[in-house]
Amino acid sequence: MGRAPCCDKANVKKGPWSPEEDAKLKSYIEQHGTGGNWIALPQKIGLKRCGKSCRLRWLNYLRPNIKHGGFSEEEDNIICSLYISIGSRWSIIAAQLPGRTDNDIKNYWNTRLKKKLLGKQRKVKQARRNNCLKQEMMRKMSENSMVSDNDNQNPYWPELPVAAPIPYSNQEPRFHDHASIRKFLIKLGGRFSDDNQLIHDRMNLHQLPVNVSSIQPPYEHSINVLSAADPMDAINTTVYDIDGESLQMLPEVQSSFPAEFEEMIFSNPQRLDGMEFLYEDMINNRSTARAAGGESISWGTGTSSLVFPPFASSNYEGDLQQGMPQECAFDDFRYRPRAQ
DNA sequence: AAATCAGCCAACCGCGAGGCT
DNA sequence: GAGCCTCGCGGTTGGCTGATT
Repeated sequence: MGRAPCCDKANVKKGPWSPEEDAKLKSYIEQHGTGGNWIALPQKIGLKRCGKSCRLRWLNYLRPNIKHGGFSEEEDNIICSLYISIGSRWSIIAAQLPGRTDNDIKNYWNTRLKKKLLGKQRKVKQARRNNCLKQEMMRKMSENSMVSDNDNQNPYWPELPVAAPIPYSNQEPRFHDHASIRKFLIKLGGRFSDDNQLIHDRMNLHQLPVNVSSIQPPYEHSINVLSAADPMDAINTTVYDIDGESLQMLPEVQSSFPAEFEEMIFSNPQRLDGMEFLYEDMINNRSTARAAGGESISWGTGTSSLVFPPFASSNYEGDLQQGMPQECAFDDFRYRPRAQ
């Protein structure tokens, strides 16, 4: 048995709204508000519309200060960065863009931004393919004349030059201080705990200190990434420690990351103009791992959902045990979703 | 000029969450 | 605690419009 319809489908009008309907709805809400009940609203006004339809019309079109079209470059970047971070949680993304509705952003993403980014990726892939072919030819030529060396391990993945970290301050004006980052992460679905030790105990966590010397001012706070000691615990939880406060990314947030963009980012993030700050760290770690001889890196494959990849190094755990922190550049609070 | 295609966007639909009784 | 109701969200659809053939 299906769910009962929210209204009498036979007696409600569907399709585009007429100016008269708009005027009725707008003037009523401006005078009386919604009354806290959208379902009852259309009857009060005398509109033959579903309450949900009225709500949608108001929120997406009639509400004051709504902006339509004409997305700026900055808005593009914010949308892309948030999408890559949290996936298709349009209401959260819309909350970052005053005057924009979730529906608007969703449409904009589906019709333009996605194509724009994927189009770039295609070009990048093509260029990389050509580049790899060239390098492969060179390698084979040199193999003929001399004994080969370590390069054999990564014939198809020439080591990418590691780009210098890009300071946040130049890229993302919203994240200008500790408070704004914290606020932002909470918005994305994380939660802070007042008792950091509690989380350690409860989740049996190790602490992975981050080299704060690489953090550009004003991001001079100590950022720690905590990961489950035993990946098989299936905790699938990422915890950040910011100046003694813990932030936990919820599993459902982690899992919302779209696979297509994961590979896209790893392909060559430098080409996604203006968004480098999002994934510099990820790409650095992956290229490092490849250079270290990892044929196929799967640092998120359903075991641990670290923010940073576990550096794909067999020494990773050993270093932790010996109290020798792995250094990594703190570029952002990006979390990595579970592999599907 | 007509047909077809592609892009865009408003609106619909179903579901989950949360509040209320 | 169960059931009902409403809200809010994200995915999807369908129609309009401009471009292309």
